[in-house]
Amino acid sequence: METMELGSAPDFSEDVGALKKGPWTSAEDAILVAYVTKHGEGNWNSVQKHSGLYRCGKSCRLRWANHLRPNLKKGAFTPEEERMIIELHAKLGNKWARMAAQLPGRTDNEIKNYWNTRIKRRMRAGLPVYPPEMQNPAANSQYLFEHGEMSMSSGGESECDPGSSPSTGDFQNLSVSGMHGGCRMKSCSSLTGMSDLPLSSVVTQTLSAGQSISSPGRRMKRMHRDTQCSSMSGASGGGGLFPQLSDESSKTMPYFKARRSCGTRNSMRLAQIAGFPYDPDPEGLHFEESADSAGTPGSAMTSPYTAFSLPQNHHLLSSEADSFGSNNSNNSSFLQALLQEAQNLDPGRDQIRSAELSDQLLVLTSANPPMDVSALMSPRKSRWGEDSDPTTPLEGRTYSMFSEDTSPNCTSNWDETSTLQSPLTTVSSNLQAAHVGGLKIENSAQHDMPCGNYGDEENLISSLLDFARPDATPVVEWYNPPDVYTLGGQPCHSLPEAIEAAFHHQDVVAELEHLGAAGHPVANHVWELGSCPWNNMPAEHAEGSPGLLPDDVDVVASTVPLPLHASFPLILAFTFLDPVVYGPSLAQSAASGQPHANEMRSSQPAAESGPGPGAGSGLRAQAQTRPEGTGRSREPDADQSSGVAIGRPLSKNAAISTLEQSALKQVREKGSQYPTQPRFYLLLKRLASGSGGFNSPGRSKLGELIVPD
DNA sequence: AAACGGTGCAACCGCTTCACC
DNA sequence: GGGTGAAGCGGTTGCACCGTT
Repeated sequence: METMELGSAPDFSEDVGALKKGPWTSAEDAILVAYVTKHGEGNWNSVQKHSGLYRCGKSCRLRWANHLRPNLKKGAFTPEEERMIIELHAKLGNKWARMAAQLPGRTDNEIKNYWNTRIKRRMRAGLPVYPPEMQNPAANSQYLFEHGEMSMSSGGESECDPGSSPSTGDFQNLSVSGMHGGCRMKSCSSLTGMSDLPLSSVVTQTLSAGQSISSPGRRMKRMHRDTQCSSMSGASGGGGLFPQLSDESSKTMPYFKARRSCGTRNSMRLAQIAGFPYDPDPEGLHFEESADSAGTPGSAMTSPYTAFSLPQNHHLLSSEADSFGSNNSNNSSFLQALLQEAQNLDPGRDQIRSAELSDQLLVLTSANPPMDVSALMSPRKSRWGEDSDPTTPLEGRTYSMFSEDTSPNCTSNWDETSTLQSPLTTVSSNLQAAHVGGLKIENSAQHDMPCGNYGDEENLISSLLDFARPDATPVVEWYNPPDVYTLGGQPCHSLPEAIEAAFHHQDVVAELEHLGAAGHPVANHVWELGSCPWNNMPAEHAEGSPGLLPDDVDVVASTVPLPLHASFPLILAFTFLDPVVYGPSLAQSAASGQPHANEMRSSQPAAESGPGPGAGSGLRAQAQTRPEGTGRSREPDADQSSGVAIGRPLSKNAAISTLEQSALKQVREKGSQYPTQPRFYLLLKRLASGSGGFNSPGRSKLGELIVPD
């Protein structure tokens, strides 16, 4: 028997019949070494059979590969090795095995551990990973976004300069203003470090890796101080990703927590995307309270979303709500930017990448709402009455968007500044002073009329998101506003006026009177603030395409809660399609017997969306050709953590399909030719109380991206 | 000295990929 | 082409060690 040849096997009598786990003993090592020496590597499952080791083949392989095989280097990494690791990581991302292949004697596990400890520690501490001469703030940002914690080897061809330096912080330092909702990151990002980034990198990085902040429990605790420190202090060391934002915005951003029970990982991620410092302290999570207080029992547990709770005792100023909205808008922009990149992929070249993007988008979608939406539905007398904004049309009547989080953490940072300066204002003022991404952000107050010089539709969205200054909302220069907006039949001469009027509208006020009262579910209302021709729309937009969507205009439908005056979440729908594209499209399609969007995802023929480069057409094909079960990206199950069945967010493909279908329907039914009259819609959507709220499938504020299973 | 928390490392786990039938 | 098992990969966890309070 081979066991005899190799010496006495360790005593595993208590584990007879079971494979041993845990640390290897020297005796086991000796057996394994002897076995491999005699039989060579491979066929690991036979090791146990022939050597008497009570270890699974997998374990044997790992032990051999990581510790026993010859020529293994032990001990600390040399500076040269460290440099190589950094460079390789910049180039390859978290491809530890590939990195190990270029570092003789080092194992993937070793490199991975090294990266996850030393490098990240340096990053969290704001210390440069690269030597000073290699540092470059812009490159740092890009580096971090592309590879900071993630494997982001888009097609294995990272353009990232290995010499670029992630000098400071993880993206825990991100202080994203979120004022670029609904736009592609490249051109309208308000963030220096994010302009011209491959969004997939951002999203991938943000969604899928990041051990340092993704592990619950002890690892969370481990990160706690670092995270708070780096986040709240902005760019520690003076070189944050977004130095023009980080200091102030980090102070003023709401400090919110992620619910542990549902999508904590994504919560954390998105919290950081949104620039909100994440409090990983599991003990401080109070979502359930918020759910209860929201008057929507179970909603917290049933939401497929990640729920973010905001401190209840935050002063409920419109500006705070603005930051809320901006937060979401940011997420939205991620979503759309992701769409954009996905669409830009060469269908024949990177199918899997596209599919991964799809998956990531789904993650993003499922976790998109940045707030505890159940709390949104809860009427709660806020402290607004005490600090009421004199301009608030609702005279202090408001409905808390914040849940019951009374954590000191939550209040302190906020209270220090919120009553003095709104987060958004702060961010805005920072932005106004900065040239960001090649776009000079002007002080919106300088715009007397809602017409600015913002260049394109993306910036329109971005600029529209200055919720703090609805009176100074600029739009793109080619946007030809209508003479008169209408709101509930009442004429308004400007969009801001229309918005404002919404809050004075008798129906709105009347409903507010009843909002939140138990047993008073209120139907959603959509006030259409008019539509207008885009007479001056650039030709490339006006001409349309056979594929329904111009190829440079992807699905431009921004879902932005626009909580002006903290009374309503508004949904800003910006679309080049006809009205209902973003509106109750799914509900209508469901009612009309059209294919369920989820069905469309798998069954819609490509021809349906036209032969042109319409948004998503190629993408859908890509996703459909992706072999099932391949690729590491797994479709996230938003309900997994909550364990409650609820509507699933549509995939990107399905969302696009839905939009395209809707557009197609419009074209067919109305005979109109897209996009001769693209429109800008501001949808004011009332939050219904009770079960009909945003958590409800089909009525979510992602709304139309959520359908029942 | 004890408690606590951070760190580094080894090992495990779940999943994908590959090869073979 | 589909099924199956082995190997590989990357993320996560467990735990001992160490420094600090």
